[in-house]
Amino acid sequence: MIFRTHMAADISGLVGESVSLAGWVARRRDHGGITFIDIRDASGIAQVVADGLATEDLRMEFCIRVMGTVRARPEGTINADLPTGTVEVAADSIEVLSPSDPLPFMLDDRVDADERTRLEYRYLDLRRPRMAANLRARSKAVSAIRRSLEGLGFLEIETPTLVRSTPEGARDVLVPSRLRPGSFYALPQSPQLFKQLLMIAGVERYFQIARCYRDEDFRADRQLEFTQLDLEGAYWGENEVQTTIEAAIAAVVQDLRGESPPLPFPRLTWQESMDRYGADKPDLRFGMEIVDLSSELTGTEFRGFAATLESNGVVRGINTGAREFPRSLADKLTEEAKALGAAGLVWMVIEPDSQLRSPVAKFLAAHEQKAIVEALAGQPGDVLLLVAGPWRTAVTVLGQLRLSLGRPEGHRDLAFVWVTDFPMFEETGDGNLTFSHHPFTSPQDVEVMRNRPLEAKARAYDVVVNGVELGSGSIRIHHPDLQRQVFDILGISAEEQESRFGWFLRALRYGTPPHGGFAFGIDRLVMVLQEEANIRQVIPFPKTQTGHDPMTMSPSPVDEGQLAELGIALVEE
RNA sequence: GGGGGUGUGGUGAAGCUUGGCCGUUCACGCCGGCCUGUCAAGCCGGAGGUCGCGGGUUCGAAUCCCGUCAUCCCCGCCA
Repeated sequence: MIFRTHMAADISGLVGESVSLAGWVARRRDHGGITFIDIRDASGIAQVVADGLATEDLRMEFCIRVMGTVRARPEGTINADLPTGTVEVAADSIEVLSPSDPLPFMLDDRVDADERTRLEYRYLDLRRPRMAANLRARSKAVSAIRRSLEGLGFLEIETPTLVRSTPEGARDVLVPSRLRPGSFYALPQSPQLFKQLLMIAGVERYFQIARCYRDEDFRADRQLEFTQLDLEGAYWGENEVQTTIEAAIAAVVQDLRGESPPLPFPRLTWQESMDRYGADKPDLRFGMEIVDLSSELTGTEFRGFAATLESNGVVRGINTGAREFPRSLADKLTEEAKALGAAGLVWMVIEPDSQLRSPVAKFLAAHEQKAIVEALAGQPGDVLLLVAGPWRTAVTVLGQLRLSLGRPEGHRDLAFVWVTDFPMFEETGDGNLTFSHHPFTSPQDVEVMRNRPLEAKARAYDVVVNGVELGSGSIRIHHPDLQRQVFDILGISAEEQESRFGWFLRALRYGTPPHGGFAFGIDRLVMVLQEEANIRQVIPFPKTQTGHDPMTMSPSPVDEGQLAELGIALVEE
């Protein structure tokens, strides 16, 4: 039996032909003698006219099959908002293939039901045109990636999803082993070591659309499991990696947006990015850059600034442009700055007569006020915000305020950027060092790393779009001795190095080619390109912020017997 | 671990600031009826809610307070 001869979206040119369509009742407009039914299938919507046919038992989202004849719509009834709006199907018969219960929510892009309910009935949510479009976009993105990389000679290779746990980095998702009770696999946080092993294995050009798992708290752009384009190449430097990633991203943007972004992407060093935007994932769609005011304020009488500058701190500011600046906004921004760790926030409004209105104006000399306004290119009406403090605090607080005040809604414009030259290490709270990328990243200068590790730069780079970190990569360490030195600096003892990474250090000893690579989040890229505010809109079956799936009710307790087989006993809370 | 927002018939919203006229209102859906050119069709009628849950304040709580659960956003965390 042939269910249908055509898709709903394809009937425009078929006037006079007999067709059979199958899909859902998206709308029914019953005029008594005549009824209009919008039938929706995966391709789109077509109007069916039932003249003299019984339609009382057709309800929302009933699955139906319509046989009839395509005809041009009468004069004056063309619907310009519908791609098939010039034609309609005059139905000879309408058959209910499958009725539907009353819906838990309207399948309408104009209203969003509560997200928990949408997840509980995700199969209905995904029928909504916007969600269906996101599924298609995702498929096209993956297809574009494969096409571009296969053209460049890459091999798509799968790596295990049951791997050895590594305590570094994110929390692992653990899987107990039945055959070795008391031992656990981890789900991969990324295929990092396996792709390096593939370089040692002679693959030279590897990629994978890889599912990754990180058991950390959720955010709008973070889920427990997510999908990355993971790739790696041998005999590669930064430029080769970045060019390849740019090609893959450009192919995706081309297929989803219909135009390619300008290549190459601009590049910022991590230092520049922090100094100018207060973030390592800068949103370059707007200016409002952070400006250093320390030299303008050298020798100032104002204690608040002078004390900071004497203790090696900085004073920096942003010009937020001309805006209304009621007391309530000043208070709100001050609160925000304090919550982010600033001692306070200094605001200044440039009055029409160019005088500064500010709580601290009376403490600042005239030449200092003038210098501040000039440094921030202030015009009458502009609101300036200043933060004094340690460099890192000052720039990150201003970076956050910059986003609060200037960030565009949505993601219509795209501003890709490479952020390069990340620090090799960061200090942890307890004074130890940790890696800022991952422990297999090559330093730019081995001598600097040994002697002044906190000043050492890594051969690591991120790609960012509109303030969203898409992914990161690096040139890897390919000498076992250097790898050991990095482990030493990270405070991993020789015994630990051997027990946890001995197998990998051994592999490095067999003629490892220099190599490097990258991984970026496909969910995030599609999210931005589809102008979605969170990653769940582009993941077919995501979880809530507490890792719960309201449809299948996972996670769930398991049988005593299952636990016993695994040698697991639960502890009462 | 912390901060903030939300929770009101199946769905979306208003009501909460300032307690009583409130299980009151609007739209969609659902049920019944009318209607031959609509496209979120229209008109008439109807059903449907322990106002997330628990406790407290009060003569009286959807509304105020405390706790708790769910969900969303953010900080921490996320190589």
